[in-house]
Amino acid sequence: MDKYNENLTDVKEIFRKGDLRAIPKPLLKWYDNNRRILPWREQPTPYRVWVSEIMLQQTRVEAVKPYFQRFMDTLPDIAALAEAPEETLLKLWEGLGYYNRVRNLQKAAIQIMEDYGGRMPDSYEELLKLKGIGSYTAGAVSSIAYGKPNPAVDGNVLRVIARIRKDDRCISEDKVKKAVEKDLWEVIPKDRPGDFNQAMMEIGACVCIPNGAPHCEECPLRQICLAYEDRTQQQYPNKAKAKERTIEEKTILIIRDAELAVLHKRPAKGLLAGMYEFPSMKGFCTAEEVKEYLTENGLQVLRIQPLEDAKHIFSHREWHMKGYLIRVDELAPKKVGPDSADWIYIEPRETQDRYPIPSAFAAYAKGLSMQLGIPRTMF
DNA sequence: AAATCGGGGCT
DNA sequence: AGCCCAGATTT
Repeated sequence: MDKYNENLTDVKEIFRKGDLRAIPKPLLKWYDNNRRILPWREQPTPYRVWVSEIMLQQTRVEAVKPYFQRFMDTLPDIAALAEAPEETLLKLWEGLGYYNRVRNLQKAAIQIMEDYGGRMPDSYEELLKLKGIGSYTAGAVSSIAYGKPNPAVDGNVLRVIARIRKDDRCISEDKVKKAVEKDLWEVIPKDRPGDFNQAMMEIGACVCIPNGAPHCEECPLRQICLAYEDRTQQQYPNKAKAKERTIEEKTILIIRDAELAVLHKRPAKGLLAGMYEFPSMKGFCTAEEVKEYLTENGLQVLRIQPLEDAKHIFSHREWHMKGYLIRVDELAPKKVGPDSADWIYIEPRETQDRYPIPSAFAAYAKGLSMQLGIPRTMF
């Protein structure tokens, strides 16, 4: 005997398949029995919900887990967030990606301190005015933290709804998302809006999954679902396919003298803005070309050691990288070349806990702790 | 409306 | 190798 049968037979008598009004009752019952325990669900204060929702944008739950508690421990409230140095923010976000999220998080914290007396606003409209908060996050915070009946429509919800209704519209289009938000507004239960929104996403993430076959046999909404009726679940949702990636070739330089290594802070705008990286050259360069480049920048090269090739894939770009570990005689005093002017010199050991370096350079960050095999007596 | 912005896990 | 993820902002 199906444990949802009772609900579903009731529901079937009242609503046609595909009618969103049939969703809340079986969905919430399922959620009460199947919800995951997540750190930000324990004490859903506005600040905790907000931070978690920003971290979760385009990011899986499992990826966020190790970041969330550390962030809350370091910056326990909005005031602390508003005052944190950018380095601290980026270090807390290092490896999570989309680094503008954390800068916008701080901008919003400052807005809240200045315009709202340090208290997170509770209405959908006021939340929307905050940097980094769009329709999804405004709906999530207002419903989960404040119990307001606003829908929170993310990729999960769009997929679940598309399947239930056999909706062919392209979910990448803004107007489709807006329409779904409007439709859910009519349906969202006023007594449990936060649970409803989380349950829709939970169903999408755990049952009505995007890659591979969804687990329809355990779905509390299968009797409502038009796609399940003719087993066409995997044809939905309709989504525009991703643009092709461009490939970029780079040569990464790990430059060291006896004590220091070289890093470079990326520009404030664009890809990986404000993150630290190793100096690099465009294209695949030979050891001779690297040596020539470094000589132009006022360095005396003692040894060049090739490192393994590496590849890093972004959403819309690929980096194919060669790397060299380079030993030079002395770094710090020399600032003569065209590029070396904005190099910074750091102790390799402090790199790991002071400078945020994106995952793209993970294969070469190891080079900081490697020995160069040049006996000190040589100098 | 389209482009930009990360990183990782799964098929 | 391709897809997608508790999206938002900029162009």
